[in-house]
Amino acid sequence: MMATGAARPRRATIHDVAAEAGLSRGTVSRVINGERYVSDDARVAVEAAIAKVGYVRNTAARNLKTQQSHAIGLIVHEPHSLFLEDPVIGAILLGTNAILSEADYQLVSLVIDSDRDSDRVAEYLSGGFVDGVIIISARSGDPIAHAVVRLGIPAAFVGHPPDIDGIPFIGIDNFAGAKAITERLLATGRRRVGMIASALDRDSGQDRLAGFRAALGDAFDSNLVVDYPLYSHGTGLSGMRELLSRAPDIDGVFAASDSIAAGALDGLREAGRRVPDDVGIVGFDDSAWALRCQPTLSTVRQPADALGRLAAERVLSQLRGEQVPESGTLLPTSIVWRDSA
Amino acid sequence: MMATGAARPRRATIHDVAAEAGLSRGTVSRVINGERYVSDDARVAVEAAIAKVGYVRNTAARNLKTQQSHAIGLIVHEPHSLFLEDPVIGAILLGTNAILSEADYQLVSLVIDSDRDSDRVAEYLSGGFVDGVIIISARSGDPIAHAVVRLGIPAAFVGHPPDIDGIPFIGIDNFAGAKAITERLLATGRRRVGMIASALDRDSGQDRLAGFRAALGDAFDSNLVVDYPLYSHGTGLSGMRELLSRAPDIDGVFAASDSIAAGALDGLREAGRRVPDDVGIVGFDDSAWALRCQPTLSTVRQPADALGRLAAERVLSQLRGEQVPESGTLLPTSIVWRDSA
DNA sequence: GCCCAGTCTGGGAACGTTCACAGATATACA
DNA sequence: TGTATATCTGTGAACGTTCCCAGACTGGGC
Repeated sequence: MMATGAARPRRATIHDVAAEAGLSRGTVSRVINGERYVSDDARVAVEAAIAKVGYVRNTAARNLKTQQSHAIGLIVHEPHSLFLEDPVIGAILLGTNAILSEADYQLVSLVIDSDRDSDRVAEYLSGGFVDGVIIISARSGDPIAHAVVRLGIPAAFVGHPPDIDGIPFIGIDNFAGAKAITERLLATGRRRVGMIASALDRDSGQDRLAGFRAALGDAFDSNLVVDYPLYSHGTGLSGMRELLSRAPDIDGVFAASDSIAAGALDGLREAGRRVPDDVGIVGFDDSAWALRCQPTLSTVRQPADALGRLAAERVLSQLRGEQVPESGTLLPTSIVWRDSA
Repeated sequence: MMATGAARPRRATIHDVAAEAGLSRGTVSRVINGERYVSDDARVAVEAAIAKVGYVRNTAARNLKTQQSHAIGLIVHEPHSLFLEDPVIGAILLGTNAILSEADYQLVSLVIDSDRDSDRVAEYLSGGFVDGVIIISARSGDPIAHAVVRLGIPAAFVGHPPDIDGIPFIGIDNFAGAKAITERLLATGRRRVGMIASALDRDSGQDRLAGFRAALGDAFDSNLVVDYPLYSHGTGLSGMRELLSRAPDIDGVFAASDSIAAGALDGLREAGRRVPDDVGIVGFDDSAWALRCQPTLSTVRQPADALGRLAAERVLSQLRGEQVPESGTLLPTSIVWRDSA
C-alpha cells in the first residue's frame, strides 16, 4: 500500500478573485492590503469573490516582491536540554508568538547549542530569512548578537548582554526582585544567609547577586556565596553541599533560580536539615519547579509571557520604521511566598 | 535616539554569481541544486563565485517557482501549559528539527489549545504554508487530523489516533512498556497493585492500561484503576487519594506518566505512607520529573528524540514520492529502575 | 465652461528562481 | 564517415504578488 498524498488542486490566485469580482488585479490587491482609494462596491465585491473562490494569499510571491520574509527569528542561546526544561523560555516563546501571529508574522525558533550552530545561525541571518530577531539569554561576547548589530537587523534582547549597545532590551528587574526576596527571607529571622549564584556572565546572574548583596548590606559575607555557570538542579546540589561545608550554621539560602533551589533542597535533605525549620530557602522564576518541590518554594515571579510580548512589539515597531527607545525596559517582579521559608 | 537598522545592502542573486563565474543562470542553478550534467570546471567556477559574492539562495523565489513552501508543520494538540512542561514534546521537537534542517526544510510549530486555534490551523494548512505535517498527540475525532487526510497533505503521526487510517504513524510500544514495568513492580513482591490511568481517548493511554491489565492477568481488579483526562501532577494527586480510599491496603501503583507519579507521591506523603517501603510506585516517560522526585522514579524510558526523527523522515520520504508503509512503526522502550519501587 | 484636486481603476513591470527546451559539443558504434 | 547518444550550456517563460504610473471619473470653485 502507498500513502502518497493525492494531487492537491490548484490554489486560487489573485487573478481568479479579480475575474470572479469583475475587477482588476490591482484593485483586489488594494483590498487585501487594506489600502485607501477603493470604493465600497469594489471592496464588497472582492471580499465576496475571495470567500467564493477560497483565496489565500501566496506568501512566497508576496515575500519575493516585497523583499521581506515576514518572519521573525527567536534566538535561544541555551543548551538544548535547558531549552526543554526551562518553562520561562517556553512562556517567552508563547508570548512572542501571540504578538507576531496577530501581526501576520511567522515565528522561527533558532536554538543555539554548540559553536557550530552559532556559525550556522549567523549565516542564516545574513540570508534574509528573517526580517528581525529576538535574542534570549545572550552572553557577553555573544557572536550572534554582534552579527545582528553588524548586519543592522531590527532586534530586541530579552535580558541584556553587558557589552552590547544600540539594541533595545526587555528584562525583568533582577536586582529589585533579588533584593526584595532576600529582605523577606531576612525578615523571617535568619542570621546566616548565603547565596547559590549562577550565570555571572549574564545580566540576570550578576543583578541577582547584586540585589542579594544590597539586601544584606554590612552583613554580606562573600564566603557565603558560591557560583556555578548553569541554572540547574546540579548547581543547587553542589552549591548547597559547598555552603554547608563552609558554614554548617547557615540558616537561609537565596538560590538564583528555582531549579537551583530544588537542587539545594535535595542537598539539605541529604544533610538531614529540615526546611524551613532549620534552613529557609527561596528561589527565583516561579517556574513549574516551585510547586513541585517539597516543601513548595517561596520565589520571585517573573512575567515571562509579557517579556515575550514586549520584545516582539519592539521588533515590529522597528520594522514599521518607528522610533524605539534605545535603552531598555525592566518589568517588575513580584514575590510568591509559599512554604520553603 | 533611534535604533532603526541601517539600510541593508542588496543581496547577491543568481545573476551575480553567473556573471562572476562567466556562466549562465541555468548552470548556476544546476550547481546549486546538485543536478547532473554539469562539468567539473563549471562546478568549481560556480562554487568559487558563490563564495566570492556571498550568495545565499532566495527562498521566496524558489518557493514561488516550485510551488512548495519547504516547511513542515509540527502540530501539537496540547494545552499551552502542557507544551511548556512536557519535556517529551520538546525532545520530539528537537529530533524533528534536526532531521528537517539537514534536509533544508523549515520547522513550523503550531500549538493547538482551543477549538478556535483548531479552525485557524486547518485554514493555515489549506493555505499551502507547509508541504507536510507531523501531528503529535492527536485524539479521536481530531478535526485537524481529519482535515489533513481530506487535503491529502503528506503527514505522519506521533502516536496513533484510533479512528484514522491512511497516515503512517510512529509510536512507542506503550503496551509492552506498561506490561514490562508492571511485571517488574510485581516482582518486588507487591500484592495489591493499582493504576492511575489517563488520556484514554488516545492510544497511549489505552495501551498503557492494556499493558497493565495484561501483566496482572487474573489478579486484575478494575476497582484498583482510576482514570482522569490529563497527564498531570493534579491527576496523580487526585488519583492517589481515590485509590487509597478504595483500597487502604494498596502496596503498588503504576502511574501512566511521570507527572502523575509525582502527584501520586505527594498523595502518599500526605497519607503518611512511605515509598518504596509501604507502597512501590512506577511511572512512564523518564522525563525530567523522574529524577526530581523524592525518591527518584522507576519508570519507562521512551526514545522521544528518535520518535521525532523518524516522523520527520516519514514525511520527507512522502515528499520525495517514495512509498511509505501505511501501517505504523512502534519503537521499543526500556526500563529505568531507580528508588521508588 | 474650464481647471484642478481628489478618488478610483487597470495593467505593465519587476522580484529571483526553476524548468523545459533547443542548441552545441563530445563520445561511441556501425 | 555518418549517425545515434550522452553530456553540457544558455535562454525564454513562468510562478503570484506588489508597486507605480497613466488614465477615467467626480465634484467644487472660479
